[in-house]
This record gives sequence, structure tokens and C-alpha cells, in this order.
Amino acid sequence: MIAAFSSKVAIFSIWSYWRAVSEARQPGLFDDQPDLSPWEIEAANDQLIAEVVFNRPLDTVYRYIVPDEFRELIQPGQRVRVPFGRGNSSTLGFCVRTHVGGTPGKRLKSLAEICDREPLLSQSMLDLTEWIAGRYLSGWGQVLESVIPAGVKRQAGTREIVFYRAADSLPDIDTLKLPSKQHAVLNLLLQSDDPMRVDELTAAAGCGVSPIDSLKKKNFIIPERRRVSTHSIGGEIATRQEDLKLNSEQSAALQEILKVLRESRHETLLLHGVTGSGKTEVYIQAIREVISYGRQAIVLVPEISLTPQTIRRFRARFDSVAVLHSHLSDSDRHWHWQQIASGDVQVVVGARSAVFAPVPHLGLIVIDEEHETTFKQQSVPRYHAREVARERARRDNIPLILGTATPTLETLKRTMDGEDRRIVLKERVEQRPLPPVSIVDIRNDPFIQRRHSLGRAMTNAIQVALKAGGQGILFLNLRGYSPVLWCGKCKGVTCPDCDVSLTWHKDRSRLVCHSCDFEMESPERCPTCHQPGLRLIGTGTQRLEAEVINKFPAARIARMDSDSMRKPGSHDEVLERFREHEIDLLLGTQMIAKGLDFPNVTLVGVIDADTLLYQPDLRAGERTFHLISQVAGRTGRGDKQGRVLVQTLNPDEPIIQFAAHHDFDGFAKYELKQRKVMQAPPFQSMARVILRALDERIVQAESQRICQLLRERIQAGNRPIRVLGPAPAPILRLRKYFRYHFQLTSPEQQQIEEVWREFVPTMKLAAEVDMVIDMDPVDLR
DNA sequence: AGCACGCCGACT
DNA sequence: GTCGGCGTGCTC
Repeated sequence: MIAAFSSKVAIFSIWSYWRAVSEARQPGLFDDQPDLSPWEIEAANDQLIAEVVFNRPLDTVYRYIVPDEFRELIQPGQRVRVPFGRGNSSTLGFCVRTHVGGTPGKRLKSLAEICDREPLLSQSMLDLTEWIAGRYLSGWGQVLESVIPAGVKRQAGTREIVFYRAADSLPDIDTLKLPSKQHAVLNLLLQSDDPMRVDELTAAAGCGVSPIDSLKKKNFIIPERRRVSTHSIGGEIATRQEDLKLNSEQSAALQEILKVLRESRHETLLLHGVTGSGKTEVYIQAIREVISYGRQAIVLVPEISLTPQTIRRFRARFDSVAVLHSHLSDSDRHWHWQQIASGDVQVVVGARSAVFAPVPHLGLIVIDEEHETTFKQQSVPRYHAREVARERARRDNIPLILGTATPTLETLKRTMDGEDRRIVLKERVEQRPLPPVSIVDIRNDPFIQRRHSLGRAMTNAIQVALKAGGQGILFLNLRGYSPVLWCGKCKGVTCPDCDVSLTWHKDRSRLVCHSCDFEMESPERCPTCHQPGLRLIGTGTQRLEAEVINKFPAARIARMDSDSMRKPGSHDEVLERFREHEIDLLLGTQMIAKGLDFPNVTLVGVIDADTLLYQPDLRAGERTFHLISQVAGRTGRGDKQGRVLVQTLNPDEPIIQFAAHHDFDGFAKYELKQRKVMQAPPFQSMARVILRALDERIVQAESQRICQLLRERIQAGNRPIRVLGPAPAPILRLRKYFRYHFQLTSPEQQQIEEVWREFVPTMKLAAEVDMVIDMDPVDLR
């Protein structure tokens, strides 16, 4: 009986029979013949069961019978096609486990198809994705869907090609009396060690395809389908460089890392080194050790640092480096994935998702610029690469290195609690001093009062730097020409879809929303009240550029922001010109704040330190500190002395003071105190629940209702969780949706995890409302 | 998330 | 008496 269901055909015919019967509303037929029903088979205890998850927000693992014909083929990590739901619609899922056994009382359906020849992930990566699903409250299938690159699923850049080989037991070729062309083809294959492609055979034998077809029909030659890469290998060959000599602080740090490596245990080491202290060289030499064990390393960097500069640096030091950045094609990505999985790649350098690189023997993970928020994914699954890396390293008993000049308070607290270890690099390489930072009070600056962006001191400093042959970096974290188009009556002109002021972009001569994709022609009159006389208020990088050109007509100036850097490669090109001193003043946004290392930069100007500081975000102060410290680190990296000017309307603000004095510890103490009072991270875990709908009254009511239900549940479970809100999100309307949110905080992360998993299935959300939970959010807008 | 089911109002 | 509107609930 069982054998009757073992073939795919039999399974499908049973399914269509079942459908026909159920449509006729005669399920009683099965009651009469219970042994016909496929789910009765599972009563036998030796059934192989596949556990399957789907790319849906479901946290259930579904079980399917594996038909005998798939028994030998099925492996966890493969995708499978299964009948799912009442309509048994054919659905793609991931097989995450298999086990043998029956499931009393459960009616199981059968697996219909195995979609991958090999598993897409190893068992340990499967386990890691399960952990992510739990920790970040998303479906396991959703995690798998996002972890495996699309190019890998599609097998992009590969093709099935037919190869021919000679049949195994052929009589002597001359006894076959073949026509000459066929003889030639067969002879070639007999001589060849490897199977040959059709085009190779026709070329070598000087014939068409028909002799090959004839040989195939006679079974003298056997076709074999093989998947081959059509990927063209690109990438420049970097010139090799020797390891640099480490100073005493650097080598002490390296020794600490090597010790953990040699003891093959997990520990997270925070490499807290001031800007220019040579952290990268420490990573590189630690990686060298890892490679000598025949293992591989993963280096995570913020996307913004994935400049050809960094890439070249790694390529120059290791034989085999894979760089995973966002501009790779599907086929590149698939090719790299295969190379990495085969163990041919020593070092994987990439952004957030590179933490999932399928290296076979991971020896070390490095996260550079640990404080960067881009390590947090902003869509489901909303994981933080640092936490995923920590978990992966813990499971593999390997060290995790977090490098930064400005650690997050989360990481700092872990070192204070003794969970992680902090290694401090106080000195810059070659004992270069950190640049002096001057806070420039612009409240009464005559230039600023005349609506300039460069105050008197800043203007003078630029003049002096240029005169001395130095280069300058001017940082302003606002792109476009002017962030506000002001109507005296209606206030700023806002986006029709968001509660956000539209930014005037001079280069495109348009108003642009920085929160969504909206753009419009600049109106002559106010779009609301139709009054003329609109004024541009505030300064973005484009307006700053105009002012700099006007004030320093002789200087060579370049602007770097996401508008001017749209073309791939333009980023690198500008930096190269800056390095060659073809540019005197480089001005721009975040992009120029991070990681750049140019020895001739003698002046860094922070045009407006206040914009970040007063954002409605509990990390606004921390981010301001990070940014000022990072930008300041761009100078004094060569023999020349550098200086930093920070323009602010709040010169007494402690955050700015700490940054100016390069006083991380002072900042941390100050900020930690505030967070403790607020019962905020890093003292408590936090999750943010966001609800959105097109109708404001519905979201408001719904978020109130949900929040109340959750409060009751928390109380009933006697859980130590605080609920804050609900409240309108700081940007109430975004992309046409009204948004409300509330926050959950608890000293125990797991409490939030548990209550949410319990709660979600019990509450019915109104159909027009979307809801997401963001564990450990970094963006509270 | 899908998708089928069901329970209500407007048609032949 | 049936078609189809969307609200509800389940998916091995």
C-alpha cells in the first residue's frame, strides 16, 4: 500500500482525487476506505518527515511526509515545493530538518518536489537563522529568504550545459565500422579524460551536430547535464604589500586576540582605538594567523567604507579576498557565494549581510566601525549584524573583534559588566597627536547673521589652511540646497505624502522629499495659499558649495553627497583626486566623515553641530558625539598638524564639549547616567512596535487598543516589562501612512521576546492596519 | 502573507 | 434563488 504512494505521480493523482471528492462534498468516501487516505500513512512510525518553514510571518514549522523517491535526496537547507493551505496551492518552503517517526492524530501531506540539488545553507547556518528568527521576532522562513541572496536561489550566472562522454563498455572502436565523422567524434571522447561540450566536439572533429546525435541514439556516447558558471571573473590585481610594523599598543592588542584564537574559545574583544591608531593593521595581522590555520575570516564594514580604498587595502595583503558590496549583480553574488562556500576565499569583506557568508571554517569575525547604525537591518528580519556575529562567533568558539574609536554604549556596557573585553589604543600611529578641536560659538557671528554658513573664524581658518598648501574637509549633514521653502503664511512647503519639509535641490531645480521618492517642480507661489514670495531657509551641501566657491574662487572644490555620487565609481574618483591634491576643499555629508585617511588634510570644519543633537531620538547625543569625533579624526594624519573647527549655537552643550576634548570616557559617563535615569538602553532592552494605516483615526484607536491588550497580558504574566505609549511617531505621516508607535523596555530581553510571541496570535489586528516590531531599534522615527 | 470559507445584500 | 462583497481564521 505504501509503495503505491511512493511515486510523485501517485501522490498527485491522489491529491486531485481528494479535491474532486471534497468539491462534491462527499468526504464520507474516505471514512469507508480509510487505508486510501494519504495521511493515514504517517501512522507507520518509520515515515521520514520533512520540517518545512515558509517565507511568511508564521512561526510554525510544518511537517510533510517525504515520499520514498525523495528519501535519499532530501537534506535540510534545500527548498521544497509542498501543497499548503486549504487549496493545497503549491508553495515554496525551506526544509529545515528531517526526522523519522509518526505523528499520531496529525494528517500530514506529502512533499511534492525538491527544488535544490544541494542545500543552500549548512546546518550551522540553519541553526543561526533559527536563532535570528527568535531573537528578532520574525518567521524563520522570512529570515532564510533574506539571508540567501537572490542570485544564489536563481543560480544566476550559471547554465545547464550538456557534456558527452563515451559509453562505459564499448567494443573496440574499429570493430564498430562507424561513418568517418562519427568515428572521429567517438575517438575524441575516448582520448579525452573529461567529458566534452557539443561545441568543443564539432570544432575538434570538424563536423556538425548530426554525427553526435547518431552516436547518442546508438548509446555509444552518454549525455551528462552539468551546471557551469558563465561568470566572467573581473577585479583588479592589487600589488602585494608586506605587513606593517606594529607599535607596542598595537602588538599588545594583537597578542590578546591571538591568545583567544589559540585557546579556540569565544570572546568579544572591543578594540577601542582613537582615530588613526591603526586598528585595521591589527585586524589584518590577526586574520593572517587565522588563515595560517586553514580557516577563513569575515570582516564587516559599513557600506559607506566599502570604497575601493578599503578593498585595495585588503586585496594587497591577502591572496584571496571576496568583497561583497551592494552593487554586485546577482551573478557576481552567486559566484562569490560559491567561491566562499568552497573554501577558496580567505577573507570576506562586506557590509551587514556578509555576516551570513557561507565560509566552511570560520576562524574570526571583525566588525569595523562597530558604532555604525547601518549594521542594523531596517526591514524584516530586523537583525543587528553585530549581535548575529556575536552569536555566530559564540557557536563557533571563535573571537569577535569590534573595532571603533567611539563604541556604542551597548558595547561599552558589556565590557563594563565583564561580558566583553575592552582593549584600548590610546595613541595614534607614529605618536601623532589628535588634532586640537575648537568650538566656535556662532550665536553672534557677523557672517552667520548675514545668512552665511561659514562664520568668521571658519572662513579665516580655511583661508589660512589653503594658503599653507593644506587641504580641508567641510562637513554638513544635509544634502540639497536648502531644507525649507518658506511661505510667510503657510510655513514650510511639505511633502504631500509625508510630514516632512521638502528640500530644494538646485542642481535638479526641484523640490525633493528626503523621506520618500516624491519630487516636484519648484513652485513660483505657495502651493497652498498661492502667495508669491517663497523664501529658502537653511543650508544644505549645495548651498554651502555655492558659498565656498564664492568666497574662495581660486580653490578647487568638490562636493560629495549621495546626489553628486550617483554614478558608480564617482566616489572613488573624487577621493583619488583629493588624494592627489587636485582638490583643495572637499565638502559633503556623512560620506566624508568616515574612515578617510589623507595625510595632507589640515583643516576639518563641522558647519553645524546642532542639527543632529536636537532630534527626537534617545541616541541623538551619542550620534552627535560619534560624528564629531569621526570627522575630527580625518585630520592630522600626516606630518602636518591639523585642526578642527566646530560651529554651534550651543557651545556649552556637554556632548559637544566632550567631543572637542576627545573625551570618550567623559562622554560615556555622562550619557550612561542619563540612560540609567531613563531606564533606556543599554540598561534595558527595548523593542518598538509600529502601527500604520492610511487613516489616522484608525491607527490611533488600534494602537491604543493593542497597547492596552498587551499591557493586560504583561500584567497577567507578571512580566518585568514597561510599556511606553502609544504615541504618534515623530514623523507621523510617511509615504501616505499615518504611524503610531509604542515601546517595550525590560531588563531582560527575553521577556519581551516571550510576551510578543504569546501575544501576537491572540490579537486580531484590524485589516487596514500594518504592524511590525523592531527589537533593539536604532531608528526611532 | 495568501486563500478559502461564510454570511450578508443586489441582481436574473 | 444565486452572484459576489469583504470580514475571519487557518495553514502540517
